[in-house]
Amino acid sequence: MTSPISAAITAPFSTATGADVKVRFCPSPTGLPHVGLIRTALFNWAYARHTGGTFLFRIEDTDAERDSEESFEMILDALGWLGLNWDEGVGVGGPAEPYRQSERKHIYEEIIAKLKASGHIYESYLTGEEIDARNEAAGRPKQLGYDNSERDLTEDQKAAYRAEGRSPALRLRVPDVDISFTDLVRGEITFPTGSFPDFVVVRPNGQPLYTLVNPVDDALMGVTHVLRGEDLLSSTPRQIALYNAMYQAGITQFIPQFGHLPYVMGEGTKKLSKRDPEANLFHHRDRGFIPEGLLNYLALLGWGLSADQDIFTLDELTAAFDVANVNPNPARFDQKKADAINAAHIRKLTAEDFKSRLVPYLQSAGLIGASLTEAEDAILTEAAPLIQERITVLSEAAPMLGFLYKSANEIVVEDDAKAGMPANTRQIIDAAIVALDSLSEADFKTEAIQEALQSALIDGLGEKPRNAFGPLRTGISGRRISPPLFESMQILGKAETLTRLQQFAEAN
RNA sequence: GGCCCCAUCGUUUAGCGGCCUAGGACACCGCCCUCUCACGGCGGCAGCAGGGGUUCAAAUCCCCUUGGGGUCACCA
Repeated sequence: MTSPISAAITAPFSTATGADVKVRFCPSPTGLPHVGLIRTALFNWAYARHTGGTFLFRIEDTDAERDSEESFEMILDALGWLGLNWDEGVGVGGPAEPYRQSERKHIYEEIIAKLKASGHIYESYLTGEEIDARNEAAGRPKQLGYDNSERDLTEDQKAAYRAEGRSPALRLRVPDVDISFTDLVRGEITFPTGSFPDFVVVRPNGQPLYTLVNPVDDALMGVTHVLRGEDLLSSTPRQIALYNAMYQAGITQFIPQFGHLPYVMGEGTKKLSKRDPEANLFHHRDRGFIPEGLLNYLALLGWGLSADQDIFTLDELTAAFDVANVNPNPARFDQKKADAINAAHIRKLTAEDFKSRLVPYLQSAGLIGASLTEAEDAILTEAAPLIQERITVLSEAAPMLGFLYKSANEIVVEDDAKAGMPANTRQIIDAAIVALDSLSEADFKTEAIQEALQSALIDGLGEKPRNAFGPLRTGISGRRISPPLFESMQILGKAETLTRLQQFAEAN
């Protein structure tokens, strides 16, 4: 059976480098943004910024059943929050508009017509059941799928099918050759001929499938490097076959280069599932990851800046990033490591920046109102630096700072704080009250407070610091763990501090 | 099952034939600092899946085994 078209892969792969590089991020708007998806966006973005090339953003919304506008908005939200900006595509436009596949139907129709005219795609009338039956009759394993038996249907045969009321799906004629490519992260990969059959690219109702539109858009938009998840690795030879068809039909000039990024694993040997809370990008934002920290950790999912530095900035990332250095091993999402990375970035923030990032978390915890009052702001200015190196995610600020925003009667002593009280708590508190009361309102500052308490409790009562200050800490905060004590007292002020200590003394 | 990918401390990663008695980070365990908790500092625990080759020399190259994962749709 001779085919009218070349049986070989004749299209060249892209050789683009530097500013000629064009990468893309093309999610389907289904569900919540997955950290693996965003990692993919990050690597594409970083590669574009590193090379000086173009980062394109396209939406693959050809599946009306599953796609949602809400999901689309969340993707925009995620990219915006992280600062992953794009040079071409949805919202910013470009030479290949539109950038949402749902708006490109007429373009696909044109391409389909060309590929049909060139003989690269052909009509297929067999139903799934019929294909199974043919395989069974021929003793051919069912798993092999379609047997390419309609490649050379005559016009009469087609007419006969149509007379039965059938509409044809369209399949790509896959060259009967081994298909090889050099994966940017995995090296040379070859799929032997016969690894997959001629596949459907257009439904009988005329609706084009992902198998067609993804490569078609990449070709039409001039994408030179396809960096995507490992799950698409085995569909790559199919796509190469399609690019080759488009090349032979004069639609495109090259096949992009491919790089398949490692999976993001959860616990054990399982892919991080959509059900796992840490798979949801917004889960991390809600906990109080800052973009710098999350981006840094996401980059570590398959890549590293250097052997001995795993805390880095976005600038350092883009300066160094190269797909060639991406690790092919599956990466495991390690929440503890991620938290540690985030904590390191939080510590690097300026005091002012850190403070402002805290606000939304204190608001959602109900500690402060929608608009920051002057008093609330003043407290935060003093208190934020006290916790900057004590938290790993911003949401931890609320429980730590809560006592500063509550009134004395709202302070509830936590159980584990009660349990650790020394026997002479009352004595310690009373002595502290006397010592603090001797300070003037104006002198009620960290250093003076410390001196007064030191001399009254450590020197005076002969208490160990640990024993002396623990009850005071609990007295003013209700907790066993708090920001530094003397600073906290200064923020509360003399009157409030004494009120709380008196209240606590009476309770003991 | 066919095809494809992957394999270094608990986790992640460095290592691209000799700098390796295998380095870092996170986690964990000590100690120091210290008003709690952190931060910071110091120290410790712990790994090349197994077997064959190639080579003067292998964690590094090749093959096999084992293990894990993916994919084989008229989803994306």
